[in-house]
Amino acid sequence: MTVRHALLALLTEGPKYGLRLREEFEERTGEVWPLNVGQVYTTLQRLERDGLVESDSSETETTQQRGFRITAEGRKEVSTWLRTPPSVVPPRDELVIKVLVALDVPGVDVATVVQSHRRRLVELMQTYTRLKEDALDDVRVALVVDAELFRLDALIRWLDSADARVRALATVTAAARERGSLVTRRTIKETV
Amino acid sequence: MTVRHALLALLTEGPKYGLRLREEFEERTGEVWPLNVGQVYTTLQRLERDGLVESDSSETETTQQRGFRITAEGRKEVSTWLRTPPSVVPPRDELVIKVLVALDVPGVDVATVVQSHRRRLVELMQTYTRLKEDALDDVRVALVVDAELFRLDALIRWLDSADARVRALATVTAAARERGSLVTRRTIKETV
DNA sequence: CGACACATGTAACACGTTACATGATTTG
DNA sequence: CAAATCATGTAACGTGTTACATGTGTCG
Repeated sequence: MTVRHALLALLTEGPKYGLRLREEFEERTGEVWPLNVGQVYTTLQRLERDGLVESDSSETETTQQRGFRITAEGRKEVSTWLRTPPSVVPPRDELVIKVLVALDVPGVDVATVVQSHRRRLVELMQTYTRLKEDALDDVRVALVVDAELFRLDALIRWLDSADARVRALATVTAAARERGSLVTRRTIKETV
Repeated sequence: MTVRHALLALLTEGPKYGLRLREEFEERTGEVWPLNVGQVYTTLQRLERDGLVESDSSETETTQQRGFRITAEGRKEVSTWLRTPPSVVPPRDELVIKVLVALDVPGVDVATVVQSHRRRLVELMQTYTRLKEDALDDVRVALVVDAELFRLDALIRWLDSADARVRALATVTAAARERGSLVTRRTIKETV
C-alpha cells in the first residue's frame, strides 16, 4: 500500500495528473526508487473507485493531463497512514532468507555465499556515498541516501555476525565428527 | 521471487509436501516471517510447470501428502540464486517514504511523525531482544532475530538523523520568514 | 459416530512489473 | 509535415493475502 498512500499524500498539496505524480515521487526519492507509470494510473483508478480522489472529466473532455483532486476522505486516510506505526511482521528480507536456507543446502558453503554478498553490499555503499556527495544541496536526496546507507551498513554487520556464528558452528560440528560423536543442541548452545 | 526460491532450496534436502514446506520455512525463520499455505501450493504449481520440481501422482493416487522432488534444473536454479547478488534497486521502505512525503503534507508536523514511529521501533527492538533470550539454543532463530535487531537499529538511527535534518530545515525557514526573505537552495545547503 | 487436525486446493482480490498501443502537443 | 516527447491507458503475468471448500485420517 506504499505507493497508493504516497500518491495520495502528494495530492494533498493540490491537484495533479498521472505523469506529474510519478515525477514527484521519483524526485522526492532521489531517483533511488523508480516508479513505473502503469502503476500510477491503475492506482489512481482504484483511489477514485474508493472515493479518495476525484478526477475532472473521466471522458467528456479531450484535454490530456487529467487532473486528480484528493477528497476529504482521502485527507483523512493520509493522516491516518502517517500516524500508523509500521507492521509488527517485518518485510521478508531476501538476503537473510538466502543465508538461512543456504545453511541446509547440500554442497553449498555458506561462508562463500556470505562473503560474495558482503562484497557487493560494500560496493553499493560506496556508490551511495558518492551519490550523496553529488547531491549535497537536496535534503530529500540526502535523507533517502542516508536511509540506504544505514540499511546497507546494518546488513553488512549482520553478515559479519552471521559469518562468525556459522564458522563457530562448523568448528563444533567438525570437532564432533573427529570425536565420532553426534552434535546435539546442547553442545551447540554451550559453544556458540 | 523470495518464497519461490526458498521453497526450492528446502527441496534440495529431499522430497517434501506442501504443509511440511510451510512448517520448515517458518521454523527456519523463527516464526518471524509467517507464510500462508495457499501461496505454498500455488508456488509449487508454478515450479512444477517450469520444470524445477516434479510431484508424484498429480491425480492418480489417493494419498494425501503429495510429495515434490527437485529436478536437476531446479538444483541449478538454486545454485544460481544463492550466488546472485542483491538487486541494485533496493526495496521501497515504507517508513522512509512516509517521512519523505510527510515533509510536504500541509498541516503535518514531521517531527511528530518521526517521534511516534521511533517509539514504536524501540518497542519492537525490546520485543525481539526478549525473543532472542528465549531461543538461545537455536542458531537459526538467533540469526533472524539479529537481522531484525540490526534493521531496527538502523531505522532508529536514520530517524534520528532525519529528525535533526528536518529541525535544522525548520529553523532555517523560520529564520528566513522572519527576515522576510525566501529560502533558496543555497541557503539550505550551507546550513544543514 | 462426531469432532478435530491434517492436507490440499481454489477464488477473489490487491499490488507490482514489463511491454505495448494510442492520442495530443511541440518542435525542427 | 515528420519526428520526438508528453500523456494516458491496457494486457498479461507474477506475487502475495484472505477466505473458503473439500477430503482424509485419528481418537474419544
